[in-house]
Amino acid sequence: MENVTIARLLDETADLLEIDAADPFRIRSYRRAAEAVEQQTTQLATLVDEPKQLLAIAGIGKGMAANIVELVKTGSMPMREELLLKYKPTMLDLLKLPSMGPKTVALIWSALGVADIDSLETAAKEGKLNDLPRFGQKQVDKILKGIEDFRKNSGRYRIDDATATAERISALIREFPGIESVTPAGSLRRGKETVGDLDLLVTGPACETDRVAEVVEHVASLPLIANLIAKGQNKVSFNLRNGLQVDVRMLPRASYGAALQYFTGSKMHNVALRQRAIKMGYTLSEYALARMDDNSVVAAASEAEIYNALGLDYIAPELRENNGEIEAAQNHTLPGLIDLRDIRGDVHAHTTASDGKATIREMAEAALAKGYSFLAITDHTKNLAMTNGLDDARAIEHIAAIREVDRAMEGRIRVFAGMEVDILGDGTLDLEDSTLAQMDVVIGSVHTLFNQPYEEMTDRILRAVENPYLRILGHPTGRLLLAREPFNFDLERVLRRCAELGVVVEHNTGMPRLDLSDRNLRLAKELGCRISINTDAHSITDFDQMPFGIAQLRRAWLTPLDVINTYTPEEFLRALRPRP
DNA sequence: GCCGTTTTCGGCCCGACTGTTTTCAGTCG
Repeated sequence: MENVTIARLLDETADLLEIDAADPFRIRSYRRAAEAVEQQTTQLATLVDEPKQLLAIAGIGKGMAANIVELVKTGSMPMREELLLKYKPTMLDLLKLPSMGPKTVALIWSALGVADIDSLETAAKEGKLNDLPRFGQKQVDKILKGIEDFRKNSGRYRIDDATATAERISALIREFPGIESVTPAGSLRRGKETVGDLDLLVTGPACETDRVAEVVEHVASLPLIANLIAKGQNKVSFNLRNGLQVDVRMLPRASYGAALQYFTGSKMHNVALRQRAIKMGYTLSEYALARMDDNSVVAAASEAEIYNALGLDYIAPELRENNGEIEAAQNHTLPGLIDLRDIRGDVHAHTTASDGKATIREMAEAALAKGYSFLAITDHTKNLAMTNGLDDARAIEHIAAIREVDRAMEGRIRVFAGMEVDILGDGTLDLEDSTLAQMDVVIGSVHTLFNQPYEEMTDRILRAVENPYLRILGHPTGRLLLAREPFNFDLERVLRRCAELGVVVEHNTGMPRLDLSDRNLRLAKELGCRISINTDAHSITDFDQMPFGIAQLRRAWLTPLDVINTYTPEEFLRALRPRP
């Protein structure tokens, strides 16, 4: 059983306990445990015979460790089974509807026997809900609308789409006079791969208490609003046409730092921070860090002031997951995180020789314009016929052409010659060794034969890694490949072997999906892998995808030293596995 | 159910918004 599954089952148990009106603190420990399990890089299923290691995880005690062992061994646990007999698994879906919380789910179940979305819809349309306490027509309409939205779109939104949307909305909000800045908070600011909603914080003279009402009106009447959810004194919530929920909050400058801290989250990080505040005699809210005894403000205007007042170094948003960052901030051991400015090269790029849209020279100029010191051209090879992949003869000509451009750039940027070689079904590469020997960068990627069994896929990738000419393992989880599920193989074993052999592991930020999750990146670092971040550029604008991948590197606590794109061109070449 | 610089019991984060119960419970982040 995978960690994500264990986490989901624990979280669902927490939902069931809430419906059962159990002790809220007990419920919270199930949620905490679920979060903790999800963040682990080792698979807990391998630890069931060593419960001590489970107990070492913060938030997991004796009882929870026993629960996890039970889940891994039997697929469930006694309490969960009891709750599922008492209630219905479909009730968990109901919790996903807006304004449907555990109390309401329990109420409609006991009063009407409603346990799933379809019967809830029927009951609502037949007017049965209106007789229930705390139910009026507005509540019923809200639920019906919620069911409609739930069926239309449920899920999360990609970080690049959400960023673009946030920028569009911010521009509209800034049109109002007296607005200084609009900042995205929430999981977007934390750099998560996907976001569930958008949090925008607005400040400026117009957001002071006496004027804020006008700003609220301005935001609530933005033309792109599809559905207004709520409008308060300093908050507006709405849905866009694509279903994305946007929460906009207007805040006076004096408390902007506290608000930014608060709404950036994560929830678990904030809870831990507030516990710390209380121990120090403070109370932390979205308005300020204040003394508990006389309510006097200790810090509020900037995040750094708040963290410092709590005896902590400033914690970058990407680290705020209550995953050891608070302890590290206290001990001054936070890592010097990698930053977009550290990146000096991109070593996975395509040209018109295969399926790219620009020439070698155009790509080189674009990389130079990004401020890079090096670029590697890595077109597809012959096995990918649909991309016009190169065979050995064309590859050798292409290498010569790349060398020519490298000379023409006269040292302003180094252009390395490479190829994104296809890993075949038997684990061999689809170009001759003598051709591969002429390249600086050989990326090996799996593009075909998705349906191989787990063991065969693992063996296939391991065999490719053994090839002494392969220097970078390309998008190792295969998540790039459109509309396909990620490969199913033993990632940990592959990463271990890459570390042993000095094969660089790629974090490919080409969309539609980022390649390695922050958890897998953390695992790669723990196992001693060198990492390369690349946009897999097929056009000169694709280099712009770099920031979204950087966010994942930061979430994995990576420093410039961990990532070979931060090196000088010479250091970069030396960092690669030596050629035979 | 977890946890310990007020330790093995008694705590456990904070506030806004909504709808409808004329005083607040439930939901949400």
